[in-house]
Amino acid sequence: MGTDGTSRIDPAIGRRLRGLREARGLSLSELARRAGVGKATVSGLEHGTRNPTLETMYAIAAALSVPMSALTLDPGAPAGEAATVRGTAVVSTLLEVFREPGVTYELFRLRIIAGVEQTSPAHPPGVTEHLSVVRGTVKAGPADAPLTAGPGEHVSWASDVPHVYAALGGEEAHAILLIRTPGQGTSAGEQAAQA
Amino acid sequence: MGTDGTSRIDPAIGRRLRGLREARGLSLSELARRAGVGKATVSGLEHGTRNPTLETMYAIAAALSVPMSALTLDPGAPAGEAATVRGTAVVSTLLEVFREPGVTYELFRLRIIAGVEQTSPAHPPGVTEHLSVVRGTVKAGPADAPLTAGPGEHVSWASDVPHVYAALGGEEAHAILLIRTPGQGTSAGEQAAQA
DNA sequence: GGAAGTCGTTCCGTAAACGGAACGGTCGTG
DNA sequence: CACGACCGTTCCGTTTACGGAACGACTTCC
Repeated sequence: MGTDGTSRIDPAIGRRLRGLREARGLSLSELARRAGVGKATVSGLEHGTRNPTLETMYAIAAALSVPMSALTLDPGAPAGEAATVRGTAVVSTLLEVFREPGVTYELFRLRIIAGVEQTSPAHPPGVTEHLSVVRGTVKAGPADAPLTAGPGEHVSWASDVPHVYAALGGEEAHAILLIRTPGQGTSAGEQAAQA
Repeated sequence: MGTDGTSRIDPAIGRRLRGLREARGLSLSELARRAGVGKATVSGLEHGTRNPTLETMYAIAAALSVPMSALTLDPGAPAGEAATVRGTAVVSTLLEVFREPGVTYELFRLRIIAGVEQTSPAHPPGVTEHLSVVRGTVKAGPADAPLTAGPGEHVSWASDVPHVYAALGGEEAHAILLIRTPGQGTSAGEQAAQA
């Protein structure tokens, strides 16, 4: 930023914004009107050609009735990475971490590329994984007995054995993964890196 | 903003920023250097006299190793709610929205107050809810046949009938709720407001 | 098929966020 | 008690995000 003239912002924000707007059936003009900002601002934002101010982001998030973090991703990442992790077939993004006295939960969004099967090594005993399929068909679970789930279905398994993730049907799959780790040992994020 | 010349941003952001910076024993100059922004920018921000861009906020949050939401508070847009919705027993925060051609998924974080049971009216046919318990024990599902789940367990139900949410055992419960809405009708956010 | 409405994009002048430099104040140090 | 190092603030020229207006494309209605 600053001195070189180029200042683009993460284009994912623009895609997010457009997705949320269209999910609510709002036109760009209508959203701009409700948020009290110019159409040029919304348009530029969706195209990733503007670097919005906080005030603008607040106004738009409020008009969409979402927290600002739904637009900025903002997955709590210190250095900017650690947010999204790429495996051979799975791209996982950390959404939230819940820490309870004896348990840690981590919530990931998974994108599973079609045609490849990804194997993850065993986690420590007691770790369980819960997967909700959002799009496509997913085969996941213990390597020797994986389960299959379509949109809106769940798969759960104890992940103290090697397990796999794959998208079936030649279509990229989309899922929410909740990892439950007893104790307060190392973050499951490390493990999810290979997940 | 816009045309009237005054543009102040919430002074709480400045206080948060100064607090986080001092908690880390960083001088204003040092923070500015690490974040790669001007001292004038940090100073103005702490005094609430600037309306920062997202890029600036990212840089500073990264230098402090905190998620941006730690600076912006963000728990609900200007109006105070909108992002977080409060029912009689349930406080729900929208985490993500996934839109597929024929279906919309919305992911919520739920806090369920102990001792009260909240009833939600029927959603349109085809809507299903999937709940993962993170903390406490939750009774949820169709009003005439609710199910019970503890940490790490799931409950799913078709929500085209009245349904309930309650925390058992006198302890506040914590859960992740995924709502699947077929078609591209109105946002499930409206419905979740009473959920 | 013209008028009126809405859509999303682009152009443009203005307001303001930006980084760098200059400033005064405070602290150790020789 | 000069001197330097650092602090946080203020000033300033440049860059750019802003909203309004104009635009072409598309629908709908008469």
